[in-house]
Amino acid sequence: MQIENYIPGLSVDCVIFGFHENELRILLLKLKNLNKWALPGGFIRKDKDVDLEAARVLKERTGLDDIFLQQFHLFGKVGRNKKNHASNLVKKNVIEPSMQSWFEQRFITVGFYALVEYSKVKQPKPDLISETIEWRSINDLPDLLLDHRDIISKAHETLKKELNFQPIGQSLLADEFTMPELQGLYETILGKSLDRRNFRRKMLSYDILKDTQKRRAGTAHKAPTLYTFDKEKYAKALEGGLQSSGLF
Amino acid sequence: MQIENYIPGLSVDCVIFGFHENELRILLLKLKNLNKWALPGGFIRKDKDVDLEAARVLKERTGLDDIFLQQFHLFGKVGRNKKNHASNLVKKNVIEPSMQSWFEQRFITVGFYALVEYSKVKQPKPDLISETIEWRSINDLPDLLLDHRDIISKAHETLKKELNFQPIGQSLLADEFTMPELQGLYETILGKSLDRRNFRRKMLSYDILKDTQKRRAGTAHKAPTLYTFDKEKYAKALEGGLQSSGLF
DNA sequence: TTTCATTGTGTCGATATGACGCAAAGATAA
DNA sequence: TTATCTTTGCGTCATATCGACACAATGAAA
Repeated sequence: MQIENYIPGLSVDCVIFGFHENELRILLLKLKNLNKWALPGGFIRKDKDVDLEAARVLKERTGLDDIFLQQFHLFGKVGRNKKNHASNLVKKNVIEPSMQSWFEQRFITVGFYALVEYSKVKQPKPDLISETIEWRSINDLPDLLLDHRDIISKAHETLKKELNFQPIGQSLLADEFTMPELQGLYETILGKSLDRRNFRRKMLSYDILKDTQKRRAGTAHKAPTLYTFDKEKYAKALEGGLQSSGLF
Repeated sequence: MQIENYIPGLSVDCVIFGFHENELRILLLKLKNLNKWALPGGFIRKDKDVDLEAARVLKERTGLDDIFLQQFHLFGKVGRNKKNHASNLVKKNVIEPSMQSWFEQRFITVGFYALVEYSKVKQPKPDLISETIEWRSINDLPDLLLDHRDIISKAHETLKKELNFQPIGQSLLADEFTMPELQGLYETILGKSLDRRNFRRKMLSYDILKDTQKRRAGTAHKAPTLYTFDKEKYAKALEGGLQSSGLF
């Protein structure tokens, strides 16, 4: 990395959400020689758009292109990277001594959240400063670097709010999915259980699902119908938000 | 301004909304010797939080403290300040020649939107590079600097989306207001007319308004009741969003 | 005193919501 | 092969809410 090609003091961090076994999971890097985890992040080249640099980070870690990715907050407090943070990284051999001053400066970071289909991420790749990268449940997060826990909280909060405005189902589920799977996703994100029959009725009323006429075999009990999203209708419905009618 | 005290390449821009005569208005600066307008903005001191620097900009232009102010987007495209932008400002005597290189560098800006009570802004103060600062209707914007029109659009879009999650009524209206005034605000933000009686019913159902037992005198026709917001109940209701019930 | 636009309140049919019941499906156990 | 048992798909019904109105009261202006 040629640090002179990067904007000093500004970074991006990606909260990459996946959905598996009825849990929201996040891709986290385990730092070298350190019992700390961190969000996948990166710096911004002087000649690249910030949004594209975030997409690059996502691509480098997951191998995935064309993924739902959106900035949600800028974290700009003075004290967010602490005084001894950089020297500690050097001491533990996480970064080169020559990079200490780079990591010591005040850093402002732009938080992005991404929604990926869990099974599509085959072998996530750790970066230079990490030894592994793993899916971790949002309900059981390890010890995190700096304010990364706050960043995740804010991302999660944003996800809840945007549930009716972003193609969250399409992004997090496989192409074909069952109604119970979709419901599980909603229940997980909202953190509450929903009535099975009312959920189905409401979802179908949006007219954004296509019945594939197929059923998922192999599961115990009755085989559920497989649906796909009607992408055009889905996109159109999201423009105004998925809510029920309502006065506003 | 001591430029060495500021973070290079990063700025804040504030979209300051007011509501007057059933129109959304924005405080805009008219640049010196130039037929261009710009959003009030500023740079970020190296030892200050970004959010506080935005609050400082707001305070400097409007004199107001404790105002609803929230970041909504980071504008980080490479080309957002064009090549000849800075030299043009020098040529027109808007900025000092010594500042040309500062304005020439790539700039990334954080957009904030503020909601202020129109009548509380007594004499907005222009900054060093502007000759006047005025309220301009969002429906009739003048020629704007760089991508400031895009920034305003994004702010407006955000405002619509957040209508049920932020104390928009409380922030934009005077302390005491009438039901028709509140409805006018909603209609203006949403860009559609609402049934008078249904609007009242829905608003009252939220149980966030307090009847002051007073009426606005002097208006032609029947004197409307004056309400205030019950701030505690309002805040509580906003936590979950103001929507009707709904499944999610 | 009359006029008239505006406010406050109520009505009513249509629709959506929330809480259920019940039969069909399909793997597993008997 | 048959019975069991959980899950899915579809439907019912009382209640709440929505959307579109009607009508009386108010208060300044004519």
